Amino acid sequence: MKNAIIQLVQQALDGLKADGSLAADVEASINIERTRDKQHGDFASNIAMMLAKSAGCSPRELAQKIVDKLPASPDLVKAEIAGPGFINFFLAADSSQRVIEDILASTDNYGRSAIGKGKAVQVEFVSANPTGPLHVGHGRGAAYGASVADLLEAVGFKVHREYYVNDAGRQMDILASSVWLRYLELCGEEIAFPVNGYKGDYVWDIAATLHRQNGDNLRHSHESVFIGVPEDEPDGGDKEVHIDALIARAQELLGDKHYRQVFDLGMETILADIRRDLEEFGIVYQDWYSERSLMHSGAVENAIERLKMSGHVYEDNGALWFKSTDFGDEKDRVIVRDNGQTTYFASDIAYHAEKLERGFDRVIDVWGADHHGYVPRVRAALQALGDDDAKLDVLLVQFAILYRGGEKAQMSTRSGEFVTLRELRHEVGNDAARFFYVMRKCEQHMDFDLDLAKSQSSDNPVYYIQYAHARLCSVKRQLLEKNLSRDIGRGQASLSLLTESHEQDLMTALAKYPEVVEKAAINHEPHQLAHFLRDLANCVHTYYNAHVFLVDDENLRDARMNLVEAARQVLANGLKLLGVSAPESM
RNA sequence: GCGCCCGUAGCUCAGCUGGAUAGAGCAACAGGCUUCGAACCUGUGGGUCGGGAGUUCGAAUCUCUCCGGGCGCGCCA
Repeated sequence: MKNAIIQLVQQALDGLKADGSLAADVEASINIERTRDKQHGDFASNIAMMLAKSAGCSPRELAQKIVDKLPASPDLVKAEIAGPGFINFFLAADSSQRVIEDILASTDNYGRSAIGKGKAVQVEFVSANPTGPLHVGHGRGAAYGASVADLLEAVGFKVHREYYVNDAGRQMDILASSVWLRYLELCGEEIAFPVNGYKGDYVWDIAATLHRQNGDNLRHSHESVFIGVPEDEPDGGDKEVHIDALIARAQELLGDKHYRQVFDLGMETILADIRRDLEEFGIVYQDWYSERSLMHSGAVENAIERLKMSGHVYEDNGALWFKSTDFGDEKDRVIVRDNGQTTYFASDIAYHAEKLERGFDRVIDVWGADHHGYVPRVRAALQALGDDDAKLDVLLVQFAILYRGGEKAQMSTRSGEFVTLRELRHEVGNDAARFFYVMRKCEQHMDFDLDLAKSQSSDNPVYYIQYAHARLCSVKRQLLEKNLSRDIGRGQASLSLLTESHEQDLMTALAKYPEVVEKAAINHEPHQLAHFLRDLANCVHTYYNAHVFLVDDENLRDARMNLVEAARQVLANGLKLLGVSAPESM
């Protein structure tokens, strides 16, 4: 409908150019917006104010000329000039009724479009280190990334969801050592557990599995484990140095094969847990991409070689540096350490280069906001490699700050003191969690009051929307129970009976849905859809309270039932895109 | 110190990329079930859009500058 009006205005402008009222070289992008106030009609344009200067007359005068040249259209009842020079368009009633027909014909597909057709987009999100279960902070990235991906799919993109598994770094070695030390404790050794180790209960669980599988075969005396290991922090040492030495001892004492066994058990157990967690949250990935595989395939080496060839690499202090300052980064970055190991950044360069090589038209990274300083160096690397970094979108999700009992709750995977995503899901339910996370735009800091979310979850607007859906389903059930007939065709033929203002409002809202989906997808803003659904539910509830649907007049009843079904369908479609269920009763 | 994000009603947040009288939800107050589900609806009160300057027909929105809060600035990942 919007496009139809743009066409009409364009024709009017062409007409003005033809009779010389407007210079032929005036180019304007015609902006048609939905009005906020019904008194201003259904759509409005500011085109006259935009072009007044170049037309050499006042905005209102120009607006009048445009209106005079406007071709007749069955959709349009009138166009009037208002305020400083707005042109307000009033739609014919039957043009708004047409949306019901649309929705009933398209069902699940209503709101989907093809603007992304033929384009492939990759969305990488969560990608938390597999060193422990996901916590509530990860939940926001999960819910947000999933909704962005689903929205993009809805508007026609071919979407590839991916989880980047950091299975090669030092953190994983710390996990492996933590597991082994707990295992030794289970064997009966007395271990002074390192401050920097992972202390969560899940580490005990993995250690228990390890013990079940191996008995005491991987046991070494606690004396031998700590030979040559410097003091831990509480004893006046450095906790980082301490844990690194412990890792080295673990590797020495266990040997490659057994160390690997401990390492893999820890990683695979946690990864499987994360995968199950996310699946239960309604999130399924097309790919779990291993950092280690990049190293083994030579992709990292290859990327470093390509960087060297680009001339933006130099050696200093025994390390290899990427001169990212050539591309606007604050400082240069190490890609190969003086001990010969490549850095995480080196892997990430290879990973991003590889993403683009896979042929995606767009690559989206969803990161926690604490990684924002990382963006310039990744872009720098892509530019140095000659890749098009404009294809990369990095979406930064601000932290969800947790409050418990009115106080900020601390989160730390190391200490094991955190609320897991799973705990949250079980407390407030998947639907409320998915919706709550996505209600705010991602760059907004989010206060997550755990007590409120847990104890008073009925305050969550998700129930308001779901209730609207359930109510409409209930009406359909009532129709059957009362043995009333329903004829969809008769309803379609009677849509002109839907003259109540509540009905008009509802139809207008329904017609807006495809625009909302499109905008939410393109701007990566699922919160727009969340807010729309709340408004739509409001229209439904208001209508429900003001009018009885199951009236005796079967023409009116069928018309209303068609509207009811259309509204139900749109609520269901929208909730689905946010990963929230649309219950038929609750 | 430098960089990114944020500041809108008592609280939590929208505000459609510069438009018309700044909006919702909680909270407060006053009403509405014998009728399709009251997890709902109707109404009332509540604002220096952090402060100041600039850009123009027009600014919560864009620019600058202060103030306040969050995060980041490793040969960690």
